[in-house]
Amino acid sequence: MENTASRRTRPAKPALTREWIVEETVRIMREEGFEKATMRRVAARLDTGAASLYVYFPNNAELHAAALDQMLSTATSAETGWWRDRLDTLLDNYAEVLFALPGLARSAVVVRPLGPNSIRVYDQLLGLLIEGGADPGPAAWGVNLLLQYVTATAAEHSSTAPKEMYSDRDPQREFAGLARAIADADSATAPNLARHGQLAYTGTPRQRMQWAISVIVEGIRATATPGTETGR
Amino acid sequence: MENTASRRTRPAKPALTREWIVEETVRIMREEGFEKATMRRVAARLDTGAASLYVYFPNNAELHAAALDQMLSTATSAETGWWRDRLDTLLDNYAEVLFALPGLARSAVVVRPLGPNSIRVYDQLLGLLIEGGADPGPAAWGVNLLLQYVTATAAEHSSTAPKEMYSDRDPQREFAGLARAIADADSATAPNLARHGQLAYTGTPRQRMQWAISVIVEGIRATATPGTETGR
DNA sequence: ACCTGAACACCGTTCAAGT
DNA sequence: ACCTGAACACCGTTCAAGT
Repeated sequence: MENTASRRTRPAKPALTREWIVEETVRIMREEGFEKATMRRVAARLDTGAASLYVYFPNNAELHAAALDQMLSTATSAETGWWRDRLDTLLDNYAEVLFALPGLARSAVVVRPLGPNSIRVYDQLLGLLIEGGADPGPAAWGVNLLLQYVTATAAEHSSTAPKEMYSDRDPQREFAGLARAIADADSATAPNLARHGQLAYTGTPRQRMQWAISVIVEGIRATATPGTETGR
Repeated sequence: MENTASRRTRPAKPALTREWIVEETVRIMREEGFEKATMRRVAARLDTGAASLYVYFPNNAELHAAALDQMLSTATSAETGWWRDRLDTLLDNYAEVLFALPGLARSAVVVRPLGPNSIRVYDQLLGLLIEGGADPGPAAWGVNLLLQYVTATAAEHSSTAPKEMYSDRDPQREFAGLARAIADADSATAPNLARHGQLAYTGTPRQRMQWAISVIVEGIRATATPGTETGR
């Protein structure tokens, strides 16, 4: 009774659905960049007004989160292998999605995706940390810490050209501001930076990311959480 | 010759300076919230048009970063005491500024402040990590990791009411979405979350932050960087 | 060099009115 | 319940013209 669309032939305007809106949003982000995936433009591509989208999403941040969840369908770890290698693969896949659209990462720092693909990533990451010997408490907290690191690192790149990939960025450009600031800081006001500051911008972005993931993973395995009581 | 302002009495419109613009921006952020510190409104409060600000700042992100640097004048560690306590104090002071204005934290995830107060924080943090036994390489990379964690955590709160403080937020509300997602995830699709997911939202925000800082600090002290060669 | 008004090209969100 | 056009209340940034 309610769904008579199948009886009609080629309806000029198919009804909106959550999935349809998300798909179109992902398409715009991939084709035109994150910045173009505004409420107005997504609605326009669906042949409607922006107000219609508010039936399905309370605000644009939630729409972005849903689009990210959709894109995370490619983020999976291998089924076999050492837990640490699988963890690296999983985070690498997660990072790949976000580094391709740094503006989306910026949005995800504030509103985390909670759809099926995100939940699968959280679940796998939690399982891998436990498999690696972490207690469930630190592992559960650690999932947030690891994903927050990857998300924030991807977001840092959102002011640069959208096509640039993290593996081949120019460190000279990336740290230009910091290098100048360190050079300006004399050894009286910033003695430690004067002595060791140049070490901050050694290595490739990939090396720094892998180091940071090691730092966090090792820290998770070594640091107990305050207890098992729930907050409040 | 050029500066004749001192000869005049009470000029109706004092000349713009970088410092004057930053001060007014900080004032607006504190009085009206981060969201109100737009180029147009800052300019209006300085009795000019938004275009005038572009003589001093290339875009609004740089103005925000300059305002944050100004606010970080209160972020210092004690002069004496155990290195770890001083590190906690320093990061706590840093966090206090950002949690008071989560929108500013959100902006800082992308454009890091590089003024004198920020440089002083970087320098002190670097010194404390080295004092704590970290090698200079990991310490230099670790400074970024620690500050990124605090910044991103503060930014996460930018969608909630601006007056709320991190120490007394309601965990029920904070994790409402995640809790629902975990509850929805059956043990077939998300076995690890089904078993341990509830541990993700234990503890207070402060406990989680202190745990995370311990994780990162211990990880920094235990994890060597790939080498001392500079990137390319 | 610095400053300005006006213009350009947009935003997110709400709401009354429709179906 | 869902959809819509129009309105509300703004944005960041650029630019030609001034001083």
